[in-house]
Parts: sequence; structure tokens; C-alpha cells
Amino acid sequence: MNAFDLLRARGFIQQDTGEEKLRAAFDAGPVVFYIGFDPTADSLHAGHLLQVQLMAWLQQLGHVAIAVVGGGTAAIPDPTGKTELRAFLDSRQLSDNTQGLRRQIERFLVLDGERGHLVDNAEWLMKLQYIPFLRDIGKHFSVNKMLTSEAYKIRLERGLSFIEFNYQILQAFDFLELFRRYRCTLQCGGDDQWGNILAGVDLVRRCEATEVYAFTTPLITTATGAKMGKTAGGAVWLDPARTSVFDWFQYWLNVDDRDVGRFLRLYTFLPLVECQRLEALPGADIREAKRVLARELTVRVHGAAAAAEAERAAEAMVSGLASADLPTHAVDRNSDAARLLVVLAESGLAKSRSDARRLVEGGGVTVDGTRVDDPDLHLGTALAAGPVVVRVGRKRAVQVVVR
RNA sequence: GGGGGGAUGCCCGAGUGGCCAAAGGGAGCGGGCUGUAAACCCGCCGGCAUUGCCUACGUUGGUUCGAAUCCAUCUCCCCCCA
Repeated sequence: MNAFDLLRARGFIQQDTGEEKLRAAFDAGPVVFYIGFDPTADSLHAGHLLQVQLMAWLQQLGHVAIAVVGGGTAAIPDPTGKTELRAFLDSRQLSDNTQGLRRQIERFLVLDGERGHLVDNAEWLMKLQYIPFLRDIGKHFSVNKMLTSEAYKIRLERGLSFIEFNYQILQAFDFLELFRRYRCTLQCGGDDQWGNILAGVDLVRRCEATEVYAFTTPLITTATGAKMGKTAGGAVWLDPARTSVFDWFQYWLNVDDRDVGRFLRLYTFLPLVECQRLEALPGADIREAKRVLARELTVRVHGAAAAAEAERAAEAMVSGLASADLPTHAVDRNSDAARLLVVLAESGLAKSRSDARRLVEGGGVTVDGTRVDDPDLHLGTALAAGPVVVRVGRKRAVQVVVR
């Protein structure tokens, strides 16, 4: 199957520079393609994983992947989709972040310098000299055109600094440089990058008189309209120190019914027919599809052992029974720390003691399966008989043990 | 460089001397209903404390019995003119 058709069938294609030509390029032999990642944090999040998955697919189909970690462009803030100038990262943070992203990307792609490369655009961007760059590259950009682009429109009303205005030019230059170094002829990315990506396609055509290609992936939103991979607590990260394996598992297990099929196609390697079968499961059986999704993704990102552990913890969480798989919280039996409110606050089930009190008063707290209505309950007596399970709502619980 | 406007809780946004821990909406959390889903209804939504105290309305000072509300200072942002 043609790579383009496969990707489209799975939902990866939003906009492209021309379907026929892309298809022909894929049929003609290995295509060298690239996707850029800005090291604005030291970890990828669920949104990035879509791009990683896209690269993995193309690589499996025999094409050559270049992951660009934008150590150079990240020094220049990207105004796309932002309402104001974002904070500058210092070089120390940049190199830490770049390292973090490299380590993660390495796990999902073959980066042997043959079938895949991992490069940092700081390598060429930092060497640029202003005047030659303006003369050779800058002359190809029309300010008029840039100003009318959607990406800059909002910012023109609120203020756009010159440094941000340069982001697009540098990203375009990346494409040109990758074409020159690796004969890279395809750039992909999220749909919000379409303008920046096209600028690169134009630049390569002007400088090299060669046609190169591009397509974007849809911006994934959930059925309820939220950005995919975002929760109230922020992004859902790949780094277990930022998003625990358990929370990662839960995130995918709890996706909206309407999103399961789409996510299975985008985020797993399961055959399309299998995705369709799972997504069509009736009524409550759809949970099976969610379980597969959560399991696949957790195994892939965190490994089989951690995934199995997360799944057991999830079971324990719901069953409400005491279980060694629940996170534990140790206290001294007769101390202040064994007060229910303190346990709730210290274990992270509640944000503060006040919050804990409100949860109890609102009927949201259970101790060993029994709803508690006294905020000042002390667990000392209960702990005498062994571990006690304290739960808030249905999805969060800890096992309190005596220290 | 000159002139004007603005900064409120996670976000948006009311509030122009006491009735303000601060309207309303969104997000979030809890309860009910469920399938660890959605929708819907109800409650909560700064901290500590068994109805009281503390911290908060960009910063730092000041006026006042009393300030998110008045004055000054600084910082940042926006708009208009150059």
C-alpha cells in the first residue's frame, strides 16, 4: 500500500501540497522526510507522540526519517498560535531540553544514520551570518505575504516582536539545509505549522529549483473540544517523572467513546480492521477498545512491566479493595499524620486540608469502602487492624499503612 | 520620542472607599445517574482553624477608623501620533 494512502486511511493527513505528486514520490523509492521538535521542555507530550508515530510508520515503509530537534529555532520563539511573546529559554535550559527529547525520540525510531537521523538545527543556524543570510535567503521572503498569513494576523493586533517574525524564515531555512545535506524532500508537522512548512517548500524551490513536498497532521482535539493530550493539570507527558505511568494509562483508558477509534488508528500500529472492530464494540464493551489503547501506548512508552503494573493499579483503584498495587502512604499510627484530613492532603488526594475537609463534607471520601462524614476522623484505630484504603471519588485512592 | 488606556482568583470577566475571599461564565473537583465514557441534575471551588484568623485584586510606599477601589512610584502590556 502506498504510504500516503496508508497514512490517510489512519487519519494522519490534514493538508498536503498535492496528493498525486506525494503518492508518486513515495512510489518512486525511499523518501527522505523530516519533522521538527522544538525543545521548549525536556520531555515530549502526547501531542508530539502523533508526529513520532507518523515517522515510525514511514520508516517502517522504508522511508528515511530525520528528526530535527530545534536547538536553534527554539532560541527564537515561534509566534504561531501564541497570543503573546513566550519566555525566552536560556542556553542551559535549551541543551537540557534537547538532551531530554533526544533520549525519548531514540526509543521510537531507528536512528542509525542510514534509515534515520537525529539532528539539531543549532548546528547550522548558529553559524549563520546576518548579512549573507539576509542577502541569500531573506531576499526570497515577501514581508507582504508573511503579514497576511493567519499565523501573524492575531499577533499584528497584539504586538509581534522582530525576533518572532524571523521564526518562519529560520524554519524554512531548515528545510533548505536538510535538502542540501540529505536530499530531504518532504516535511511534515502539525497543521498549525502549515504556514511555516510551506515557506520552506517555497524556499527550496526558489533556491534549488526543485519541487519538494509537505503535508500536515490534523490538530487532534477530543470529542469534548479539548486539545488532545491536555488535562487540567497541563500536558500529558511521556516522562514518567512528569506524568506517572499510572496517570498515563488512565488518560488513555478514560478517552471519550467517540475518540477511541480515531486514537487507535493514530497512536497504535494495530491493523485498520482491528481498529474498526474495537471501535464498533457496542455499549459498555467499548471499554475493551480503551483498554487496548491504554495498554498499547503504555507498553510502548513505558515498557511491558510498568504497563502491567499500571493496569493492576487501575483494577485495584476501581475495585476499592485493599491491594498492594495501590500507592501507599505511610504514617505513624498515633500521630497527627494519621488524621484523615492530613492523610488526604499529604498523599496528594486533596490539594490542602481545607480542600480535604470540603471533599469529606461533600461526601466524596471513603475509608475502607464506607463513606465518611466526619472531617476530623482519626485513622489510628482503624490502622490497628491493618492497612486502610482511603479513596476520593472513584478514580483516586491510596493505601494507608503504619510506618 | 509624545499622548491615551490597562494589569482582579486556573482562564475569561464584573467590581470605582466599608455590605468583598471578591458577581457571572468557563475549566476543574465531589455527589447522583453510569460503563473508570458522554449528556444531564446537585454541591464545592485561597490557606489554616470545630463559624475565627491569615494571605490575596501587577510592585513598593502613602491617604483613611477602613482600599481591589483614592494618591505616588516602579514593572509589564495595549492603542494612537512621530
